Amino acid sequence: MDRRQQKTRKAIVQAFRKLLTRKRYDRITVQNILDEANVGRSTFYAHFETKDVLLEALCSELFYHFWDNEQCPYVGGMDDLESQLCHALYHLKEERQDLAGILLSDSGELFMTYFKQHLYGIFEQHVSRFQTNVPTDFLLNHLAVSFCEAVRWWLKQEMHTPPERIVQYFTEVAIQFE
Amino acid sequence: MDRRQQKTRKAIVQAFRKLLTRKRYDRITVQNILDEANVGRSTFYAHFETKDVLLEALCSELFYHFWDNEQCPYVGGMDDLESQLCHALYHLKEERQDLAGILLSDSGELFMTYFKQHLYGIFEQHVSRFQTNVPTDFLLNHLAVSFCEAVRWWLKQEMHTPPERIVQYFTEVAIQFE
DNA sequence: GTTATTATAGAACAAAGTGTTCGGTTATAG
DNA sequence: CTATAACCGAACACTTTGTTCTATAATAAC
Repeated sequence: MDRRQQKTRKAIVQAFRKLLTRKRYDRITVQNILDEANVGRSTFYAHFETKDVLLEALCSELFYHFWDNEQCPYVGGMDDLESQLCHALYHLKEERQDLAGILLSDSGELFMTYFKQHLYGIFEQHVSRFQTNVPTDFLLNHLAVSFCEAVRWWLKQEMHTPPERIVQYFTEVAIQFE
Repeated sequence: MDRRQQKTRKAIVQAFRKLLTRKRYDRITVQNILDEANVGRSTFYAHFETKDVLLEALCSELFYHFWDNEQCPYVGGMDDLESQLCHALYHLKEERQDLAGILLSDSGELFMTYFKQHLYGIFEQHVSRFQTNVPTDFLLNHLAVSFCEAVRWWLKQEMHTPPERIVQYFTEVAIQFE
């Protein structure tokens, strides 16, 4: 509502993101954030009850746009699951800023956990097309983690490899598709 | 050498392990450890320069015994890689104490990272038997993470499933073996 | 434009944690 | 038995946290 609120909140989150790329989460102090965001102490606590709450907020913000229900364009030679995954990778690539830096930072694991949860949901919707004898939750967890790691690998390569090939690597290695 | 040293060190590590099962790493204070271990402040710092160093020490301790070069008994119907993995699971199960609690705790990710590194090395020794077109480091990372997650799943089930079947799940899902 | 509202800055604060130092005590090795 | 070395615990300076307060300034509503 109030423009000041938006501005402050944005400054805090932005500062936090910046700090995360070069410092471990539990080493970042509120004071660091205040300095970087150029914001008063009481102001920070008016917005975020604690540092953990700020982290939570950032996580939602980071992954909110990825899995919106928008129609996802089909990619040549891929089924709808593969297209969806590929689509997510394009999203990731478009996200300029420092997302990659955060995901690869010492605190990256923190965010990967969130990412994993999203992926679990995605694969759950397509679980019927996998042919296997292992328990379902075992399978879903495996798929989510494997794709997550594929993304991490991709980010480490600075996203040189095209998204389509990453998806291809993933499908080749992660599971025998039906 | 001195029995007192051993006793103190053991008390600290033990207290730390106990705390880890019910509290996140970065929320555990040195004071907590002192109280739990019933050890003086200066004594703690005489043993461990910092809390992070203690963590490091615990990690080595936890995984040191897993991958010793001892001859690893073959399990019926398994090749040597599978036997080795199976062997590790038996080790894990024998480890009474609170290892499972730690690996599943809020700080578990911290230890899983170590575990992953060990596994990477294991699979590296057997990389030749995998038939795939993906980059080698991609493949190895995938295998390490996948097995790591299989273990996590297993621990969550309180290790009801026999180790042999976990390895079987893993091989079924993780990669097409040659 | 004027006014009432609301966000912010920043100082001050208590509480808790960190890592160090030091003198006194007690267990251990030889 | 004695010298050594580990331990205890108090005290310390320092950092961080989260709260409270007052003064100031931006905003919204009229």
